[in-house]
Amino acid sequence: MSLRSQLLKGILDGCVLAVIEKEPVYGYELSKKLQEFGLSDVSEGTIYPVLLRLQKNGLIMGEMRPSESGPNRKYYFLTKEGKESLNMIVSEWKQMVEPVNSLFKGRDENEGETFN
Amino acid sequence: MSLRSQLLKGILDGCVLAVIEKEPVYGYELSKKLQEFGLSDVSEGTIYPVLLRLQKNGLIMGEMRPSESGPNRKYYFLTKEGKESLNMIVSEWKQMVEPVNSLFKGRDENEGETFN
DNA sequence: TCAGCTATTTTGTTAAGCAAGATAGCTGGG
DNA sequence: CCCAGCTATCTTGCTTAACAAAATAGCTGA
Repeated sequence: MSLRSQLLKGILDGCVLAVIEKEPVYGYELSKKLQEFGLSDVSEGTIYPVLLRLQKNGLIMGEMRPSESGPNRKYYFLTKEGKESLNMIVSEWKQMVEPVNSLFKGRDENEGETFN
Repeated sequence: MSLRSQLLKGILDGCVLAVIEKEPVYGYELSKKLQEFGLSDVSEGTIYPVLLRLQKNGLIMGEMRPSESGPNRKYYFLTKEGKESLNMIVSEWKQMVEPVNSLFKGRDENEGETFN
């Protein structure tokens, strides 16, 4: 598993909720959108389990809609609980990023190779 | 498992390496230091497996030293590989934080309760 | 009709945080 | 002297998450 994958843990739910909050999307579209945002390698095998879990927990609602070209799509909407959860996730995220950034701050990235 | 715990995944290794880079520490001390930094609830059951894994991967080296008051302590030092790995982790971290922050930006945190 | 795209779902693997507890050395009070 | 309590390390078992891979299936156009 890649380093990037590990960093995704725990925050992917938040990213998914944030995208859905802006506008309802279906899974296939969602994985493309996240990749555009810079979260590469977020494939269907990752996205669909997340969507199912979020729906099971009542944070999003799925609704099947016919597609003009292709199989039906299941569009997801944020519930009230989803919005509240997203607020909490964003808040926790900020509280997490700050100490990590301060730990990483002021490092000389070439320290290991300065004395060649 | 808490949201905080999930967010820790993948970045805890980097945090541990960053602390050890500044000065060699032993496990018990490390868990206290991380808590001071704002990474609460990082207990021994979390720290020791991380240290063992990092050592197994050659990123840190452990050295037993007698304590003036209490049982012996195993101090850990960063290896060259550890420094290189830390550089990579910090770099990936930055590439990760940016898109997530942009996804979370500009949200009205009271949106769900504005119309009570 | 069938190849290829879109789209969803499931299964199984790997790995991480962590609570809980085992082990053990040291110190000081009774 | 001994045992309670602190320091310190390590292990076991549980839960959850990312994700590769494959199964399923609808639609379109050649």
